[in-house]
Amino acid sequence: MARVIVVEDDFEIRHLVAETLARQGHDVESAATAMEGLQLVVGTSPDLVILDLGLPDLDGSELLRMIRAVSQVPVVVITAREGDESVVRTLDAGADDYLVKPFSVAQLEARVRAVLRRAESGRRDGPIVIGGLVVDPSAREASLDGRPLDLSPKEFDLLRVLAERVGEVVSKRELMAEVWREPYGGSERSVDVHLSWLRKKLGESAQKPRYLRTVHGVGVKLVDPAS
Amino acid sequence: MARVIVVEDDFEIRHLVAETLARQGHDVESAATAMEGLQLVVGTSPDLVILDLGLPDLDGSELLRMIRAVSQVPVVVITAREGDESVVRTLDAGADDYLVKPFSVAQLEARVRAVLRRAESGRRDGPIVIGGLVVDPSAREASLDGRPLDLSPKEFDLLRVLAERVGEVVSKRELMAEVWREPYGGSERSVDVHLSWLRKKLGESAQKPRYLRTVHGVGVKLVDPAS
DNA sequence: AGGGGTGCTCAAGGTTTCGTCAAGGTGTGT
DNA sequence: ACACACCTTGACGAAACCTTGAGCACCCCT
Repeated sequence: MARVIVVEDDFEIRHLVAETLARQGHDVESAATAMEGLQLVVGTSPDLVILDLGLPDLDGSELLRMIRAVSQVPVVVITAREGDESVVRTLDAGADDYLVKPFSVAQLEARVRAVLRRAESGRRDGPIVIGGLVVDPSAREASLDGRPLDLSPKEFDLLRVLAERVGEVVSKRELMAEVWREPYGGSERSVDVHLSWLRKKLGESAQKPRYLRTVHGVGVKLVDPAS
Repeated sequence: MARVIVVEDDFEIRHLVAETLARQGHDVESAATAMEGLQLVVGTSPDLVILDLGLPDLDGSELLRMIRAVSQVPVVVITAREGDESVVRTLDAGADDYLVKPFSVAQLEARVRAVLRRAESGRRDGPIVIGGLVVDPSAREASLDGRPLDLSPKEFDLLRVLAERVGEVVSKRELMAEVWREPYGGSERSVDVHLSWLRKKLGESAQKPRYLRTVHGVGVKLVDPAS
């Protein structure tokens, strides 16, 4: 799932945290000292750092500052230091969350999920590629073999829904629910017509389909012709 | 400076939080009920929401879910509920941080800063360049092929919002929320008119667009003509 | 092979959305 | 109070889009 580095000198806690995150499916590496931790961070560009403030060789807040000088990687601090002043200073030094020992494993997991979720939400979900077909939901445009397709709203939405579930058969009922939104009294004929137009624009026919394969009595599915 | 919404039924805490954030230079609006809060969130597209879990009309975690259904806005939860279970459930429902009452003002400030920093780290301010078009939000000026554009406030804000999301289709509803601020009952025709004026100043027509491409039934997007 | 049901396509007509204009309102600075 | 820039609104033509019904082709089951 994500690459995580744990920097913590206490053997028991280090392993507890590492085990916990590994069990969540993360790829975890550990360091017991600040120097070791810094090397791992700059060397492996992780997705998340778990950092103890009380390290033997260098104070954790110093390490945090050094990490921030070279990287925007999310950092969750775990420490025995209570008190507002430490929290404020640490967060302002660039930490993303601050957890006081002893903490529960469940809460650590939840806070790690929250931080990772936020860090990853920045990246926009890119276009979907199926053979020579490209569907880009956020730009709301599609292209076939490099040539842009000029699709109407309904046509695009149908294609998008099918592209988001490549290879899966989608019933007309579902398509209507997804594309038309809210209880709709229209007939399913409408779906047929739009699919027909879509096929025409994709340069294929119902008899010789390439991308849009209809499954009699069930629905339609979008497939990669090269498979 | 960011736009913040505080949803909290307790008068004293609501004002304490609002005052604190306003003193930090934020633009704060408050709501005492979940319904009011939801309206503010969907109507004004804020940069941050402070949310109390114990609301009178609807549980705060329900409101959080509703917000998440329509928005990625960062949410910091403040509540009297201690205990891992509540923390985990709330964070997994999409909250970005969880603060237990009574909390110190200093820690609230620091956690708000941390959340905003992370949320905003994606965007860089500074001029946005799209082909021959330059939009500078901080200077609040724009130019086309080197020639400065003389835009009205609404025209500039529309262009800025579209420029911050180049290539992405933005609906008129979103544009209204971003540009007009606060729940607004105006007609969407207004957006059309401003866009029309904007196009005129960009030296293009709706029939032969260069930068401002309208997507029928959905919204508008700003594109680089050379692509 | 036949029948019932399902899918495909066409053309016509209706509906929604968009672009633009002009009139009028609001607010600000002179 | 006046001039000015800005914003809102309603109206209307134009364009894009959607729906519907009918006819025919096709699939599948008996």
